[in-house]
Amino acid sequence: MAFTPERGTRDRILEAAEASLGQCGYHGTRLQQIAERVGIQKASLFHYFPSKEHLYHAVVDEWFDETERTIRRVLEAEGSPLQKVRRLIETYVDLVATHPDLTKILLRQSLGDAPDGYQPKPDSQRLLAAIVTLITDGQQARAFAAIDAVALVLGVMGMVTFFFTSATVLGPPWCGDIRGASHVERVKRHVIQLVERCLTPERGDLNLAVA
Amino acid sequence: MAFTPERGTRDRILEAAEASLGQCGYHGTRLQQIAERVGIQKASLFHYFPSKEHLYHAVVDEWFDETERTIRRVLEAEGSPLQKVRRLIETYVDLVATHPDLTKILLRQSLGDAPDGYQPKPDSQRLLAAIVTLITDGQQARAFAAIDAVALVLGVMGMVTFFFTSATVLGPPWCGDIRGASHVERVKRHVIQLVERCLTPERGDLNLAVA
DNA sequence: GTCTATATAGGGATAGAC
DNA sequence: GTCTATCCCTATATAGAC
Repeated sequence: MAFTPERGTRDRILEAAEASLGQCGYHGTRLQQIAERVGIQKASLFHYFPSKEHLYHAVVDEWFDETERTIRRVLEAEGSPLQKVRRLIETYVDLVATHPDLTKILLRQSLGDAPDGYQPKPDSQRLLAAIVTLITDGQQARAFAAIDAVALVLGVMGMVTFFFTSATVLGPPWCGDIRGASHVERVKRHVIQLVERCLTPERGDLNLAVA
Repeated sequence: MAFTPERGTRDRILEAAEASLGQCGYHGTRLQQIAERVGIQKASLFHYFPSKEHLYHAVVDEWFDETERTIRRVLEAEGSPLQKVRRLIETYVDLVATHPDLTKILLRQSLGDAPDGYQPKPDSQRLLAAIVTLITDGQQARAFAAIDAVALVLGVMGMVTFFFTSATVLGPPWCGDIRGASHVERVKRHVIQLVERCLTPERGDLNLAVA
């Protein structure tokens, strides 16, 4: 799956769509542009996908499913809550850093950039809830400090996402290759350390109760 | 300026455009929709703005300028680096929480959602650089730990931005009124505490060198 | 300054040859 | 399965009356 020397046209379309949708958004993406990237005529796209909207869903759904599977695998693996949190961060950073265009598409979707009659599936909420539960369980077991779990999870998502999407526009003058392997590893350590400091129960000044 | 009982049509157009652009993005926004919100005919818009692109710029530029002025005022005020960092976070959270649509527009812009020939002004990079300098100055004075300043600033921006834009879609099931005053104050404390923990030089385990 | 009517372009989608 | 040609609608923008 990682090594695909012979890709069919359908896969090349999906790949081109991923790039266009990520960089231009759904409404900003032109089928013309996708066709050009693939090297075929615009009309040929309709042999593989009945509409622009179907193509969008093919890209988004497939990626969301893979993301969900990956995250759930981490959640269900053996280990302490803290170990799971660490692995979760590492996994999420890898997902985002290696697939910036797909990440942009999902981020855009959360901003409301999607086909006209679209409404977000509850799947993303379920997944998020599962992660929040990991934190709150750890809190009930007195392993984590009592900070706002939802805020923490959403905040970390936003931090990592922003760093590998928007920041590539705002930041390049300083940070060189923001997606280089060494940089990605540094971000992982950065975020893990930050989250650990938030969840460490000692130093009693954690006055952010859950409710 | 905060209290404007008599708004002209131009201002009402800007306000309607802000909502549409934030919720639908530049390419997803229809002038028809803006006109409806204002309660005028589509063609009347062109009496105030020569094109959709000009209207977009009127909205974005004005808000970016106000944001920059506000942030710079904090940067230039008296106080220790740590006090400035605290005020910076409070100010930014207020800006974002009270203007979610404008925040979405800027976030979208950083993702590449803008008029066709658009290229981002270097202003945002200058502003970001000024904030980063505040951190690195504090680090050279040994007041802050030697963590990656760029990553910290971008991360906090992403965290706060995401929390008040995308999270309103993903999170509402749990967090009730995410923009309520009490919630906003809680986010401020949350982020300030988080950043302080990152910048505190003690506990020598800060192994994230700048370079 | 706001309207109705219309011009013009561009992009999604279809038909049908090869 | 890919192409050319074309349909058709929508959206920006303009013209000109009131």
